Amino acid sequence: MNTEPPSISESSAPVAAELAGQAAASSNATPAFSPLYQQIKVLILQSLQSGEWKPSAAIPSEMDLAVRFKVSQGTVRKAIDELASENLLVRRQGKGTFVATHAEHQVQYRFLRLFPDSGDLQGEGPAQRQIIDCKRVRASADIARALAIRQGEAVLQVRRVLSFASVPTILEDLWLPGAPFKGLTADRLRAYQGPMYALFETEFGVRMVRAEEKIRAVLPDVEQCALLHTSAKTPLLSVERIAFTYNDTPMELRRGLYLTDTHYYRNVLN
Amino acid sequence: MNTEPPSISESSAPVAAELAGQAAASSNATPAFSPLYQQIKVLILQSLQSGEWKPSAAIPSEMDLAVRFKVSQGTVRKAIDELASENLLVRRQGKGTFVATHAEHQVQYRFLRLFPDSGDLQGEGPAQRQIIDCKRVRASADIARALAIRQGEAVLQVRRVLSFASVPTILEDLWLPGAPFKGLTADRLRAYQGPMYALFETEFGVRMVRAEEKIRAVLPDVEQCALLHTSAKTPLLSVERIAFTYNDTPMELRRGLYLTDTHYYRNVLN
DNA sequence: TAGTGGTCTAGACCACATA
DNA sequence: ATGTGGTCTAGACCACTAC
Repeated sequence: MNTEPPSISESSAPVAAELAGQAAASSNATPAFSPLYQQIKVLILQSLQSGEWKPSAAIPSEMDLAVRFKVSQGTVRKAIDELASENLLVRRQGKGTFVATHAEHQVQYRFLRLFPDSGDLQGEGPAQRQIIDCKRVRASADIARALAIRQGEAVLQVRRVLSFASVPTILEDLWLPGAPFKGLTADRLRAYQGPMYALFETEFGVRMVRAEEKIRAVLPDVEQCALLHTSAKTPLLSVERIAFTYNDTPMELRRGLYLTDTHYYRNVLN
Repeated sequence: MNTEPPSISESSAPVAAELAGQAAASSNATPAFSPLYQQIKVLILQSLQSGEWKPSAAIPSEMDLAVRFKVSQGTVRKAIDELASENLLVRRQGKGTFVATHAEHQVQYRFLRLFPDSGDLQGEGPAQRQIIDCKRVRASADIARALAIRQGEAVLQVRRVLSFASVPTILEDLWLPGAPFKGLTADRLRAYQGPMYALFETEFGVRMVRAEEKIRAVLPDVEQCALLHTSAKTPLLSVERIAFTYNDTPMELRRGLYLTDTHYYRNVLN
């Protein structure tokens, strides 16, 4: 059997039809060996990035992709497996494989780790969201560094308060790069029902894929106190988040203050 | 081909040699269908739990396990893949598959998420560890609940301070169930060099596999202030951790106070 | 040279969803 | 009935490590 050998970088070059080279060196040279399924993964990633497959839409079946990339179904499968484990794709048995989105009810507020002490009404997300401000400013040095742009470039700055059961609990300041989010206004934020990251997807084509947070304990200043209806002596969680889209490109800096008297930040360690 | 059909719950019943039943119902009945590799995973888990394979030791090769469990190598592979992704096993190409441990330098302090602001000397773990106290007490209501034992049962209570560059940064109180940790003393803790979870493995055969943390911002009391050389006005991160061994059995409750003026708690969101 | 994990294929069959 | 993802097998070959 195996009339056509499965060599990775040889003969009819399965993947080359769409992507050149990659590990196109010779056979057993050291510089960069990339298994086939990793190359397929990159190709799928590019289609996601380019918008060929939009959020919540189905991507082609494993068999179709196998034909398209000229590899076996099992190889496509392994590539999709990894993308699914990274929450970029969602598999649904019998239905297909879909582009992940922040808008689905199951995974809404995927990046929000604050939960109420009384576990009853959990994970539903904040009951009220109040946009305080949304303005265009120039990036300071630290904002620019976080967003990987140049100091002084235009960014959008948003401030909002999230409440649980009418109790202000989270005060957030956001900075977004000006170009991709051109046209975002306070009114548009207020009008949209649902998670902000879902709005970013549908209105601006920006999918947040991964985020990193730095957490500290701090005391609020007077302005923050007023917005959160708390005192200057109440310690708060400071949560600084950088959210990334494809290719590890930072697209949002978010500084949050969390009241943790009735809620806690949850983390699981593996 | 395929002289022997790969039916999951039929004929020669591959796995039944070691584990009976599981999904031993009929063919297409609804109650509990478990794929073969999941059953293999359970079997491997049992061998880990029973101590048949000890931390840092190699487990049998995929081929050997395939023969032992009477399944194909690919099925064993998928079971091991999942266990590796859960950090219970570590694969090393060309060498074998090994039981994970907290003692290896790479993954030491796997559960510690505090990092210095200056990323230079990162992830090396605390420079100094000072055992303040280690005593036998009776479990209060909340301690008992966390450890899934009865109120009033014997537990060990440990208090210690971790310092980075001679600066006290973490104050921790630990509670351990009395029975599994019988014989643990302050001197023994002091004598051991290396992570505490490594000591638990080698001296008491308790492997911590997973943990959950609840994080809040708090102000310290006077005693805590003294131990951390800080003031009552300095907010601290309160980190309450429950660590689990196999079968989701809680084996440690830990309450930590982190100074976050020169360090931050890092979390990645996917 | 031998043994281990890692990749890739081809084909069969099962579980699930939909028409 | 059809198509999708999910499981399982068998076999070939590659990459890495050790002896």
